[in-house]
Amino acid sequence: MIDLRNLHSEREASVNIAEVARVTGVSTATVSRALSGRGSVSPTTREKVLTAASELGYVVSQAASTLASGRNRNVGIVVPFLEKWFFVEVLAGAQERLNRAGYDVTLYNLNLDGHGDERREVFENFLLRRRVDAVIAVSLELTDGEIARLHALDKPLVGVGGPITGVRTLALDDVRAARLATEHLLGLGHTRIAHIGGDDASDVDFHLPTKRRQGYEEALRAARVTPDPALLTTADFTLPGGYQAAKQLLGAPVGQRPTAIFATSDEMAIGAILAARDLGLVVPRDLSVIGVDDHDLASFFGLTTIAQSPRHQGALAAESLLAELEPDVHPPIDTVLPFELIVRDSTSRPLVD
Amino acid sequence: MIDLRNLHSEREASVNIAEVARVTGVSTATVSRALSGRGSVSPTTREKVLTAASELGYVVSQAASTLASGRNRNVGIVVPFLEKWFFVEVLAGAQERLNRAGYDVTLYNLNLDGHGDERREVFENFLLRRRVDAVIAVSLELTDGEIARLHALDKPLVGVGGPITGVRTLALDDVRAARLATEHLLGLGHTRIAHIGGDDASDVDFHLPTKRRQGYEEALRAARVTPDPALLTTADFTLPGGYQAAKQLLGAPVGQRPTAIFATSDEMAIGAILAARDLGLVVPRDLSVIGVDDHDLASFFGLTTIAQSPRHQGALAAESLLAELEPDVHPPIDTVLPFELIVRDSTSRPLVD
DNA sequence: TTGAAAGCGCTAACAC
DNA sequence: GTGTTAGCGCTTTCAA
Repeated sequence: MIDLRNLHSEREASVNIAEVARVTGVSTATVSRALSGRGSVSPTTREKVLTAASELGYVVSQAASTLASGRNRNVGIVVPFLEKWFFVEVLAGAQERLNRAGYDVTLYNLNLDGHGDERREVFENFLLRRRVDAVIAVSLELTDGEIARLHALDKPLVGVGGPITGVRTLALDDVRAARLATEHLLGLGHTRIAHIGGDDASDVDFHLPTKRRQGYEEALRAARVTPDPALLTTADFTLPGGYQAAKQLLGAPVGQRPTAIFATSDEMAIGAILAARDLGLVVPRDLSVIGVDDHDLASFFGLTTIAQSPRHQGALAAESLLAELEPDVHPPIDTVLPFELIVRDSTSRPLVD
Repeated sequence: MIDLRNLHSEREASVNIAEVARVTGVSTATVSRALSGRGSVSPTTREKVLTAASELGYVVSQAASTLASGRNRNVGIVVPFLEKWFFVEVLAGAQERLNRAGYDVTLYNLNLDGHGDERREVFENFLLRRRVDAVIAVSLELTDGEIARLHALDKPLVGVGGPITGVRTLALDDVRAARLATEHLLGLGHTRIAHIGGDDASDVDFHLPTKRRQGYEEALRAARVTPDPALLTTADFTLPGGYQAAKQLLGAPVGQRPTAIFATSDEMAIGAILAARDLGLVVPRDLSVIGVDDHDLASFFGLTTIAQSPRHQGALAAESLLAELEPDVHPPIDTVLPFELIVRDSTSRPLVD
């Protein structure tokens, strides 16, 4: 096998700091300072270094830099699995902010969805290789052992999507968001309002199902409507799951049948809309439907929903970590996660009362 | 701020190889050999080292190991954006295989979907920090400059989802897959078969739209059916896009209206099914629909489709890279990407001919 | 503002 | 099979 390296005049990949120093006529220490911005360098020297580095195609060796400084410029993002709109959005939001700050993102996928279970492996090996400066845990309930391991690393850790004991977390106020959704329906005049919550298996999401049901019930009681257990169902957060649950609810005889459904995710809400159609019901005339998320497909289906921008949540998590890692980044001022009622075509006054 | 480190008896994160060597009573070289499996160590010594390392909670410092060996145990995966089922599936498949082999995965998102454009940044900075041992490029057409930069790094590179000039690539045989889809419809007796292809903006996907249209036309011609330009539309691979395109096609007067639609992605095919419903057409009685992907939602909508497991494609890409990086991993024997017709409820014989 | 030099923690020749 | 040792390429005191 021919060694291609000697055929190239440009051996960019292996230009090192000494080379830049030699060309510029300064020491490696000065090059390092000029390039990293840490320590003072005269404007002239800095300029010369920058030019030389760029001409030589010099890029710092991350490994050497890390070994010497202890900084990785890399953040680990841990997700329970990837096949969900919410996780991917959070990931994209965090990734974008981190990349912009010059940080790499290493993705750890626990694969809790049946494709495997890399949980132990990730916490006991991968994260401990000190390849990351900080960790973002998305919609995960960590065990005490896992938290201890991360603490031992002495790295900042922030959760998105639910409270981790003793860890700073960004999470929607699920109770209030659910109350808002329910109040929207109540305000339109509905009283037979069904709820499709999350099932037990969705506990990766921190009892989020429980909290949203709680918000739903609070809103009903505040409006002097007694929650009817027959109007409570659960599903797995997916569209087919919502479809099934809705079919069940809508199969009840008229009079007992709900005039509105509040589903705890947009995918389930869309399932409910499709179920209604298949039963010959017209949305919103015969049935109002509201979801939570503002999923990609929500507007296509005309779904009224509570928007919660997970992308923004990811960016916010990144921002707050960067504030700890970079001297010149300030912690985000507003750390309250916004949510917002978006009224589309799937909700209206009930036909009959 | 109190330094917590002294409060912990276990300073796991900072145990180094020298410590393990001291406890075991051997040299650091032997510890390194025992732990990495490179070079020979007596079974007894190995056992002792493993025990000590585990008891001390020793985990190798990736940076030091990389600096000394040149190996990162890390693979970069570059995606055009994340908001697409296909990309996420490929990512998940590759990630799982790589993690299993002890490799980390660093995700580079070019954000070509309007949320930004990190392309230059990624290729000119991130990838050149030599943090990765290899690169997987998903559905990307790389420029010569980009390829050159990666070549200069002297790292294995494999593409998934389309041919990159001069680079090994895993890609579906799009022409044949499209032909199979069209032949299914022809076989059922359809002749007025419309096609919803990908639009120009989808060129991130390597002229995949063109190839699939080609397969469609080949199949028609082979069956002595003249392709009708009026039956050709394009959309953006999304559900709403497919819906719009289908509405357009189905708006034609009976007789000119297609009896079947072949959409180049399942999401568009689902959009077509919904469009048909909204027009009062019954699928498959009045209209047959077939897609490509076997998307998560395909079975819910009863969609007949050409399955192309992107998860498997990701795993295969990972496997072939590992074969180059690890002495004991063999290149995958079968590198032909399988695709398969899955017949569900969205296709049947045409009502009239 | 700049340079010299001591590591950072590990791996891989090489010697035994 | 194991130990010695010279780096890997950078950052960061410390001195000038």
